[in-house]
Amino acid sequence: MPKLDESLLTGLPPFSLLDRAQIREILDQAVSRRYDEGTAIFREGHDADRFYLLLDGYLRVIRSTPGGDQIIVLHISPGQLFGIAPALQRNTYPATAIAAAESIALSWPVRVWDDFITRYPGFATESYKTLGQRLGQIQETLTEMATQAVEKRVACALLRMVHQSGRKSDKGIEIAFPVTRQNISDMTGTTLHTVSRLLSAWQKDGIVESTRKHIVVTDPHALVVLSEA
DNA sequence: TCATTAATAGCAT
DNA sequence: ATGCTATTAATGA
Repeated sequence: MPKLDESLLTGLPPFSLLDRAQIREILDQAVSRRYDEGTAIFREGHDADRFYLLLDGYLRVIRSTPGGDQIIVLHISPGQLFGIAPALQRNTYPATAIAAAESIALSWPVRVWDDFITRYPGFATESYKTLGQRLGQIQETLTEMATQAVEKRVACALLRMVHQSGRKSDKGIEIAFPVTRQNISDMTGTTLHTVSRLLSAWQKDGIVESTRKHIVVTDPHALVVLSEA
């Protein structure tokens, strides 16, 4: 296995308070792996034997409902911890993580979790902070799904992806990972057909521009207006 | 070029 | 207004 460079972790929130030697310790226990687009890093209900940090790429976190269909709960962007079942006192993963684009992640065995928490200042607080943020976000989208009209939900979903992965391009802000209409419908509880119609209409109005699996928001403000309407 | 998968068009509920 | 079937378009082998 290649020796991992310390610059990979310096500056990332969970490790920002640590010195060089501590980061070295952490890296020496880590395993680095690459995941092709569409690959599962771990699956819902399986034994949580490792926890992860996304270095590069994007992930979809998916949960299946009692009804059998799957919904996209949230996305993970580079620098974030994920699969941190030990923080939830769980020994199985609560959701499935799929690489939305080619991704690279570090992972550690769960048995070192308690060690990390006690030995590395800032790691615990940052981990629980991201955990809390995610719970809040899930709550938000959940109530949104139950109460808001479809157009608003899709507008919100696009805005969320823009916020966590938006890159400026010449046309506007582009979503940095491949997204299908099916994906968006899985995030919003509709069908790909409705999403397709909405995107077509918005494209005509100059709010978005989309090609296959690729979306650019050309008028973010108009989308914000739609999401609040 | 063909097989696979994404996106739309048009009809039904 | 939203969902479904059938068709077209794009992509990658």
